[in-house]
Amino acid sequence: MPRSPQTETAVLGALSVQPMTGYALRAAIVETLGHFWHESFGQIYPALARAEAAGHVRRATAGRTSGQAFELTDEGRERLRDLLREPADPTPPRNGLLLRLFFGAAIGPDDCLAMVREAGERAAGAAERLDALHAEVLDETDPGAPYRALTVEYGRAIARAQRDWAERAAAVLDGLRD
Amino acid sequence: MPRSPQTETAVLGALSVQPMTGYALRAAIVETLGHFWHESFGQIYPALARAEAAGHVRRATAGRTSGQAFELTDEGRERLRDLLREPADPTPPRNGLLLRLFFGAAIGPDDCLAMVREAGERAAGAAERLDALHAEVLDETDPGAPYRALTVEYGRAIARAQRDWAERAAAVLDGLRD
DNA sequence: TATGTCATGTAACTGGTTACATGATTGC
DNA sequence: GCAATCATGTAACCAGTTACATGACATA
Repeated sequence: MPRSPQTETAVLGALSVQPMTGYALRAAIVETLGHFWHESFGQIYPALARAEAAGHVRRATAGRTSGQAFELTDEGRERLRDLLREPADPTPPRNGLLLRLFFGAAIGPDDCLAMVREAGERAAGAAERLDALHAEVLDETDPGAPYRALTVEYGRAIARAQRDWAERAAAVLDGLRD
Repeated sequence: MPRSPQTETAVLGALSVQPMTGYALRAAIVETLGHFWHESFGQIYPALARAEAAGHVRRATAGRTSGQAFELTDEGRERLRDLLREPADPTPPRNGLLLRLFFGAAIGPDDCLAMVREAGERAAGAAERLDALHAEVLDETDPGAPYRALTVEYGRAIARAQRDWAERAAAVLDGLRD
């Protein structure tokens, strides 16, 4: 039974853009929030049910044949503003790659090199995708667009930093092979 | 009852550097792995108990007056190598700052600016600390030093990217005010 | 009429955190 | 002898994931 305010924020936030079914909500979170946020499937419906009980969300009466879109109520919009203003609780860091690399001497440079190269490729791919996404966002003109652009720029900056580090790290590890 | 192989990796890894008590282990994980890894207190002892049951770790007989240092057995060293070679399972992203910023239009530029500035300051502080740490690691000469240096360089690269992004983002948000 | 996708939910489990309880050792 | 810190552990939660169960609707 998940009940973190962070999940609530994501759910209400996504519904603030447009009313959706739970199913569509999940897809929206994966697609548009995916590069910096994640909700597992089993969290969406309970979160929606709680939001409905709290009066933050209601089932839209609009004539849908299957499924019922949820829409934010005025209280929900208020609640979202409150949640957004709350300080983000920082996720404790857990970087599996660095954990392995830190003790890398135990397995030698070859295995480490493979890991670093793979991470570098993932980062390079992410950087490219975010470049494309950035170009898209810049074309949008609604009031939310500049904010969304900032999040894309963040992701891109991090992805580039990872990619460049991986390249340097690979060179160092290659030098350790001899 | 935590039992992830990641916790096991961190515990065995730390003990591979030198035998320690559970208490010291926790301190070591916070201090030296802190910038990319985290274990909560309640995980260390159960993990040690499991490692002891599996024969990966034994209580050192060395004449300590209080507490008993744990040391890796040969099986433990073997197990650590296996764990290090396993692919890291990527932590799903959850960036609270970006989640808020994405829906930033709902609360306006001022609140967003405050969040971004704070994040920027944290990143700048981290970058400085990692600069200092990097200088230290470069002085070390054991076979593990180059690997540890890579992890510090990673942290530094990310911290700098965050710091620089925050500065640019603050400028954009400042422009959105009026 | 069968297949795929949209849709809604639940239960069991894994992983992780927090708060508490307890005692030994060291330094003043 | 007292306080601080070192040390070991447990129990009760909280958070999050996965796998399962179910059915409606669209379309080929």
